[in-house]
Amino acid sequence: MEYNFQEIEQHWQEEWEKAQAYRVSNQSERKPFYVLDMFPYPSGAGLHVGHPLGYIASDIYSRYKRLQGFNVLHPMGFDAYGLPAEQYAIQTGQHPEKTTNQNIARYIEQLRKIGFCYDWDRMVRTCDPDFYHWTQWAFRKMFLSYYDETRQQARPIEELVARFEKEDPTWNTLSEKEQQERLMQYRIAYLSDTKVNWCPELGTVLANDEVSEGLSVRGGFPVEQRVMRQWSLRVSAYAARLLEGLDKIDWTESLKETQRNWIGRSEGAEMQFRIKGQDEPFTIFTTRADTVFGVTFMVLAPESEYVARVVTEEQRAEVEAYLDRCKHRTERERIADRRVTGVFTGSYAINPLTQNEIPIYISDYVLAGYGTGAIMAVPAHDSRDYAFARHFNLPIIPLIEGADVSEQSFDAKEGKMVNSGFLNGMEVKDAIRAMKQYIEKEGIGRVKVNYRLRDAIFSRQRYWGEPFPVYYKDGMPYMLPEECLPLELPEVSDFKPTKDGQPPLGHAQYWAWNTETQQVVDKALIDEKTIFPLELCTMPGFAGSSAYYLRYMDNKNTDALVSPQANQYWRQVNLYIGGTEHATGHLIYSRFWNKFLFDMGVVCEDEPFSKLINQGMIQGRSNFVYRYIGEGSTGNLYISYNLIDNPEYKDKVQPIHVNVNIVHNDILDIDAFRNWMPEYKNAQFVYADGTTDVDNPYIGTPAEKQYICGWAVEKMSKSMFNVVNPDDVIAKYGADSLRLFEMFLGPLEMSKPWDTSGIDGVHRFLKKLWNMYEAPIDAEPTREELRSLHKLIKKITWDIENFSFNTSIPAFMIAQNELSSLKCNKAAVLREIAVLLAPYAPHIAEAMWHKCGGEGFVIDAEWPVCNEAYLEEDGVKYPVQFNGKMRFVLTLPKTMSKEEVEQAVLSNADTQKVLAGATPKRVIVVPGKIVNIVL
RNA sequence: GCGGCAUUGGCGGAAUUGGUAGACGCGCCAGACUUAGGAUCUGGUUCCCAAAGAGUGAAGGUUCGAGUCCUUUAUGCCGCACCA
Repeated sequence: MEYNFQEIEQHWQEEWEKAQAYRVSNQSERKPFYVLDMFPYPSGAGLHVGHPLGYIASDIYSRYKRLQGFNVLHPMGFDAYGLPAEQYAIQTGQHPEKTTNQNIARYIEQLRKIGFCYDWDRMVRTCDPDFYHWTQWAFRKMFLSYYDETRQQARPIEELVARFEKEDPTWNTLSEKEQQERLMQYRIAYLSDTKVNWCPELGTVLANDEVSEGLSVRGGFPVEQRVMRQWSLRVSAYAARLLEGLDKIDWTESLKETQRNWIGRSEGAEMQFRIKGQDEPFTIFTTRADTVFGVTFMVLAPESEYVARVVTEEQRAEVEAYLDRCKHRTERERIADRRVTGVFTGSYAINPLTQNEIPIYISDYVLAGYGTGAIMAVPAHDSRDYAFARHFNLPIIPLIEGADVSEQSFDAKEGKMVNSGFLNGMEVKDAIRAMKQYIEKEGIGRVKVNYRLRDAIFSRQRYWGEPFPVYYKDGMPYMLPEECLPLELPEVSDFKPTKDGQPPLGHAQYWAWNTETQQVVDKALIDEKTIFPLELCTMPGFAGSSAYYLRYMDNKNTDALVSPQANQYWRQVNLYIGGTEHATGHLIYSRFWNKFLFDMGVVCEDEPFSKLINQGMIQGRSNFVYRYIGEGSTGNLYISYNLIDNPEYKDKVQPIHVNVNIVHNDILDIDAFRNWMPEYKNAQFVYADGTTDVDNPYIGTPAEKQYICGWAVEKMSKSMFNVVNPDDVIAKYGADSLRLFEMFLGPLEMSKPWDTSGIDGVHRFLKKLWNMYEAPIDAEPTREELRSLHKLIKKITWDIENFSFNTSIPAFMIAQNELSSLKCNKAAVLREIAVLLAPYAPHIAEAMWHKCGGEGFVIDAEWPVCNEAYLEEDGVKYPVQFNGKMRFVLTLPKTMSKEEVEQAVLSNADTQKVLAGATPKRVIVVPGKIVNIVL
């Protein structure tokens, strides 16, 4: 019977659905295992073949774990808040909720077709009030908490208030507003004035990557730097724990390294420098305390609060002009333009070691947000300081023996100190240590660890996001009571910002909080006693994605984000699969969010994802036709790719993207091409064999006339006509072929182009396999059949455990080949192969399982165990490392058989000595000379 | 500049602990079947080929033995980047 994948796949998907085969319970005798995909943002374009790569991998692992007897949580949901839906809403007036729901419906349909074992009953959507209830709840808790540095954990803000009351006599004299302002400096979620890119025309804050050369990428409107009152999360408080936590989790080294870079720990010292003529010193941060003797000037960031103190009257005009220039430059421009700029403040600092007077400058190469926003400049040993010193003709004093600083600075931390007083003769590393001790002893500084990690700006001037559960009284924010959550997103008349520059929520009529009735009311009623304005910003994209994995554990719970029972059962995500692009975003925020909830006692694990795998990206593989543009060109002639370097066509052709869906194995479907677009209706060709239909045009093409297309690997995008929709692949080959082929493309973690030329191969394999299942019989399998099967069991088990899914497909092919040449039709063998195949190609496996008399669903079967006994005698080698004592060389003739060699080895005098009477477990002979003996 | 990853036939890629490099698929070649083929089946396919030999980006090293480990280097991809 023919392999009718359409019928098989539809049938079994319906059966699974009917039987709720993938429903997961929180009560089970089985051990829990949690496999998670990074949930998608449901874009209007739908899924392309790149999206399911990670999902297929996690599905394979989930099914495998389930076959091994685990209770596997494998959910899916949607990161439903986001910019594209909102932008679409502004353009079309359609409510983002409507388009988002449409997109989600489409995603679910596409995902279902691929046959994932998701428990759809646990689906979450970040835009559902039931879900963002807990996003708001967590934010509220962050507002009501502070980070206790000594205990290294978040604590309720009441504890801080109690401490202030006890230790600070002035606390009780402060007004409520003053107290609130003080507490704001400690809260985990806090409101502060932060510098942002503001685009007046669009009426919104833009992220750095949305701004180019001072203009908005979208629309090209001017962008200015503006300080705005914004919510932030104190992620930086967790920097040390976020860094240490990396050592406890099983992530790839490169991803951990990216996060370590991002957190950016650096050990150094803070030092005080006196300003000539002033009593108050100012503080700098340095990692090179050893170089104090070579400080020849100081530099402040333009935004530094020290600036106002040190500018002299004579320099004021010049400084202000410089600051004004800096203000109008975006972060991006400042980085792009590395020309040295700066201005002298007129003041001098005193070097605490040499007592020299050194000038204080302002320059934008010093960042206000790192360290103290001020540095001591050591031009001899820092390339940036060096460039500055050269530009302003400042002295350069070398401090390391033999360092040549006539052309460039010597930045390496090695060598012997010179010109450095008591440090002279020391190695740099020792000198750093010695100087740190010195400054602590003298009270001019202290050892300090700095982190580059910044707090996360948490406000967005958008509509389509979680509303803050916040109202404002006397200019200070207050949280809504816990029992009033969720605060639902209000309807608005317009999704654009208001005329006076407020976020879209400014359009909402019912957007004020009545503290008496604890209800949302008409904002016209706002008074100063009981009715207050609500926050107009919404939360950013990462808010909803930071704790969604916890919600899957208990998604129906209306009393808590997750019940302690559910959380203690599932504990954490055992395997998380997703793209590496979230390394410094979602994966930092999630870890932060989880650690906060851990401090609050809400979750029982400090790290959310114990193992993480990054699937590579699937790039597009574009195809080209080559239009002839040489002499006599009609613009209607296309040259086959293999001919374009011929002299007559060289440099006379123009590559044109052609829809990859009408190209098969780089051969153009001529008729489809002519029908693709009107301009190709009468296209003519020079075929691969050099023949042409120019003079003899006809409709339809003889088979031997092949037009070969060129190709290139590019990003998968509509404009390059290289987007491949999984639905099309499934229609043509089936979901099982798609799943197998995506895995077969190459290692999971690597990026690779989508190249359909191999899909026929895996589809053929499934067909052949299906035909093997024609007439299974209940008879005793032969030893050879069992050997083939157990080789496969061993291989597939190893592959899945090690996420080496790509190498499983060849193993299946080999087994199929071996068994079919053995004419194997034993139900017992075929049934086990169906189980092995079930993670990869669940539909066909299910059908085969039943054909061989399997009961229930194949997913409820037991994973087969390899019996090594079947593998012993067929010459399969298991290379075994031997320790130093066992290593020796025998020269043996090549013609000896395996048995003879073994005999020769065992009777050899050296062997006897080494063995000392023990019996070897295995003797491995590599033809030629080398012998390994395993004890 | 700093950090990470990669480099194996015409192509995608195997080689699991240092142990017979090139599995498997695509493509290509030959054959079978066929009125026809974007069908199916069989055999071949690293290079040079009569044989011998050479061979995992390059050069060294460790080892009885290296695609795998070490050093240097080249190229490509990715991340971070005026972070003191």
